[in-house]
Amino acid sequence: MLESINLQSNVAVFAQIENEVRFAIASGQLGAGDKLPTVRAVAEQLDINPNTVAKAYRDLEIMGLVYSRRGMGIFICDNVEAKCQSECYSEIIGKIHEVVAEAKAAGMRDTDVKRITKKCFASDTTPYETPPKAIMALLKK
Amino acid sequence: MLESINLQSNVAVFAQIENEVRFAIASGQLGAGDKLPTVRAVAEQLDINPNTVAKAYRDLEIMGLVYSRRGMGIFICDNVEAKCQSECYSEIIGKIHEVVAEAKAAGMRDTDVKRITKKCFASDTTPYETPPKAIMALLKK
Amino acid sequence: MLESINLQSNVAVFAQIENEVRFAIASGQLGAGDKLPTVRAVAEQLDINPNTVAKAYRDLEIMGLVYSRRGMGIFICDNVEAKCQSECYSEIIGKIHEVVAEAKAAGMRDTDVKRITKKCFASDTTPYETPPKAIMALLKK
Amino acid sequence: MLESINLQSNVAVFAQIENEVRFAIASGQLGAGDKLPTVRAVAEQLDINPNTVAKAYRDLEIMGLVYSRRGMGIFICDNVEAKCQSECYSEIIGKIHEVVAEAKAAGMRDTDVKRITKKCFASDTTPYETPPKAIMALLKK
DNA sequence: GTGGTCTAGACCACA
DNA sequence: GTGGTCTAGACCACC
Repeated sequence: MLESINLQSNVAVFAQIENEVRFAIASGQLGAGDKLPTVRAVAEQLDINPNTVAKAYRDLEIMGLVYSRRGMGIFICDNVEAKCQSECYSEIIGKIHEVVAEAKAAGMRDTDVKRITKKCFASDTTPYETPPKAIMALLKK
Repeated sequence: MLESINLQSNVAVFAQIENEVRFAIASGQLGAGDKLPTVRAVAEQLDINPNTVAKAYRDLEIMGLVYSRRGMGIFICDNVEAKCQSECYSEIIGKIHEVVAEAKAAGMRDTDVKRITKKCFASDTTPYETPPKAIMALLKK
Repeated sequence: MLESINLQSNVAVFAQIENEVRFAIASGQLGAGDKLPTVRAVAEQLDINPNTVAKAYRDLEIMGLVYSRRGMGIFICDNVEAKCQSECYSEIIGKIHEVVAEAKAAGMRDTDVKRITKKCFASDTTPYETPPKAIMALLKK
Repeated sequence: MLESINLQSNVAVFAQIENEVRFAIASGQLGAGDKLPTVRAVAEQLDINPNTVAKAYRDLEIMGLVYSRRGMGIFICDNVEAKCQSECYSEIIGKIHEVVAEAKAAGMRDTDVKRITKKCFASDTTPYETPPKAIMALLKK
């Protein structure tokens, strides 16, 4: 589930983890009662600081999406799919607004964006994937 | 030219300035040999520290988009429109990839994204407008 | 690694740091994933302001040679050795062109330049050593 | 004579002018009593501020290479060829030292530098000529 | 007046 | 403790 975390991305690692989980809930891959991988397991798998994972899980708990049972692990709450979906959606819509505005500013046309979007949907790109490296370098947060 | 800089945005001010210039070059508003507004002028107009502007201009120089002549000002390099366009475009395309991948991960459908994109293009949103930050709001409670 | 930085040089300190790193990558002393010394460590070692180091590191990031992970440090990007080598080389070649052209303009002969070059290679001069500034000296009288 | 001045170069314009004259004297293109082009003529030809030219000529006068006769113009002094040569030479030797040291730091070998130098001597590059633009951008003073 | 460089120090986000 | 960003202000080189 965490195969698309990118340590070189400008997006903070903890935020990437949070999003992964939220998107997984929104799309039904994770459902009520499902157990998240342990903090230690994730930290080892991604070779990151356990605190980073812990922070992500804590944030998710604050958002009311997961709950922890001491000694048992961390589990998805009931009835969060809808809430998570609407949150994710409004967030994504916000991002679309932003990128479309930039596209307009750079002189792109409606049809260009449509064409690209279509192609993206067909392909299997993952979020946080580094786009062509040269661009990543230029792209500052 | 700098009317869409947003001091409250999450995007760093210097990065906004860089993008403004790059998009202006990409869309033909700024051409080879054109002089950028002086560091001090921009700083006064936006009421920010001159160093912030200088940093943006310096980055643009490292990127090879502008060159500076001491005592004269800062000017757009020759033959950068195409380069800048392709850079801006690939950057935006990268972002589209990212957001579309997120949308897919969250279970959105092709048609949803298309519909939103269309609406965005019709409206007049500017980049850097803070997108809905439902989660941030939650976290701060 | 930073033993040849010269605070008295005409070359800006931050530029010297950038070059040190770039040459270190080009010559294989620094490889993909290696961690650069921290901003603060370098600043203390050289007794300069941390911002000066930060600027150098940031420039390197814009050039696509390093990436930063907040709280972790700054690391060499993958696959930059070749790029860096060719860049360093073409840069140096450019400088050689320049100095040879000047030598020709001043009436030097092929053999003169060869002889000097040979001697330089044998000696252990470091870059950024202030070259004889006969004219500067004259001007200040 | 001033066809190789490059306004985009990092080298200050006034310094380029000074060097042009000094190298021309060293190589015998300009001799005792020869008249320099007027400040206004140079300024118009290069599209630069007359003050810049005036500063270059003033510096040359301070160095004792030229003298001005009010209303007549500026002329090369007697017996400066040898002096100018030795100055130019030591300056160029300093630069060779610098670039060779950088070449060594970047892992170049003796033979590489020799080969390049030879090729440069054969070609007709002029000083201050912009090397490949991308490099120029990276190359900070 | 222009930009270039550096310092000192603040505050923030992240690990 | 790590880097990121911004401010304030200094001094210099050039035009």
